[in-house]
Amino acid sequence: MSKRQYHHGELRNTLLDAAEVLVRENGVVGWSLREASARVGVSPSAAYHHFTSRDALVNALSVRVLARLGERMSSAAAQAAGPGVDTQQGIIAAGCAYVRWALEDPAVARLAFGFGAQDSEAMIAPHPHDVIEAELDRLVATGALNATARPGAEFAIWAAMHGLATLLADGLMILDGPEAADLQTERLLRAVLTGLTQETAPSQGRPTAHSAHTERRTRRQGNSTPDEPSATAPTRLQ
Amino acid sequence: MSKRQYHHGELRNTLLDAAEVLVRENGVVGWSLREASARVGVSPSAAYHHFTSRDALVNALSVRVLARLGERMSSAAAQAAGPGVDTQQGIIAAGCAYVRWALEDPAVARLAFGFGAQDSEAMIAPHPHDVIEAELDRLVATGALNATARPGAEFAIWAAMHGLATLLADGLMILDGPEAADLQTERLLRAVLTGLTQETAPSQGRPTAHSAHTERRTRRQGNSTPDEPSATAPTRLQ
DNA sequence: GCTTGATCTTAACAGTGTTCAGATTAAGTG
DNA sequence: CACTTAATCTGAACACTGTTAAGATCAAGC
Repeated sequence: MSKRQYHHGELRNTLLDAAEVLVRENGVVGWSLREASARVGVSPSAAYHHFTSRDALVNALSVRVLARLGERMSSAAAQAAGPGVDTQQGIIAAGCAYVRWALEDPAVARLAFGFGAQDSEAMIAPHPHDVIEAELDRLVATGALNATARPGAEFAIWAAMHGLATLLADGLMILDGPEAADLQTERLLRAVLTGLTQETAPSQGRPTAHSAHTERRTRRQGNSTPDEPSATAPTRLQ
Repeated sequence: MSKRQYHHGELRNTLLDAAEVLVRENGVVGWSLREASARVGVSPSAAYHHFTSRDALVNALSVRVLARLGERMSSAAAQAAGPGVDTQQGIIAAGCAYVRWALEDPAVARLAFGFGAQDSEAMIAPHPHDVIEAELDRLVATGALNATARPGAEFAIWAAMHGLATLLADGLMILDGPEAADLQTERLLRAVLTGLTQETAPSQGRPTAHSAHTERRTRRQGNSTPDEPSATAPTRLQ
């Protein structure tokens, strides 16, 4: 409703703010670029000088939101890891932050997860996947996790917390109260960690999985002339 | 392109078929009711005699698709469970079916997961959640899973496979080949199962979680006069 | 004060979901 | 068979959407 028509250099962020509120109010698809522009006091076409399309706005929002999640996770992990406390508390705290976020802001979480792989330019740091990797490395360093079980363990842990988060955000799973989320997360992550520690066979398949986020980073840093783009493109396997 | 204008009693299914193809071609939101109607050779408003809205069509499609997934899971579990084979093979086969489905048909999987909780009338049988519960009960019966770890274990297992499935369907995680999905699924589920078996504390929180699908079924069968609808409605906690 | 580049507006286009009054069809009744 | 009837589909219209193009407006630097 603000009638100021000229947001110099700030229209981009202001539009992202409005879009985030709209997502929270009406869901991922229950709003229009026109409505977001109107709320900011600007004509619809003004938005096209900052975003090439509505999808670009949504992608930018998902990047902003995923970065916030990564910071919440890493700070939660840092805060939980004290001297003398259970070594697993770090990654459990990160997982609880992940799941609570999906529970408290489900519409935004659905947007972030659904569009999180589509912006091939933006760099999210720290990405949730990075936080998990760092905590797992810490577990290996302290001896709490078997080094032979380390390769690929990130995906087991990530899948576990991501499954809880999306089941809750999508309303497929319902909890009795907010503290139930922490209990479920801790139980699941502890189970995965002890299960990984006691693996007998050294996981025959080696690194068979990649994170789309890590793929993008290595592609940018390493060989700038991609010889085999087919391996990195997130296309349908089958 | 079929010019037949009168699909007696079959327009509903024909529209669902067309919508499913469109989802596969253009994604969850990259198509219109009008286009689906046109492909079937019918005017847009004809669809409104079978679905109250576009969302209703999408919901019906998600119900049909989720039921197919449940059957794939249960038949995979039944086929894997033979005499003398590892007891865990049943639930692992079900999990592999779940994850492979998301990998092979990601757009349809995203639709099913995203809209799977919104249709409060339809009954999905067997629901994936049911298949998991049945397999876990079998594990307890054969002694492969500790009975004290059984309550709530369904959600740990469900979250694990659902996390893999959604990470793959959304393109956040990328696999090197189709067989990698089975390896990852088996590794993760085995870890969760052995982790659950070796739990020391009897999971303090008792049944703190529900499946939205189970909620609906018990609400329909049990007390037809719901005294406390707030506990069953999948609303946002906190 | 005037130029300049960034920023925003107005107007328009094609396409969308949805509704409603009326036409068309298939099937059953006498 | 003719005729009713209920199911089924059409056509036109409404408000709204994403997007684009040409032009107006602003903030700042020479």
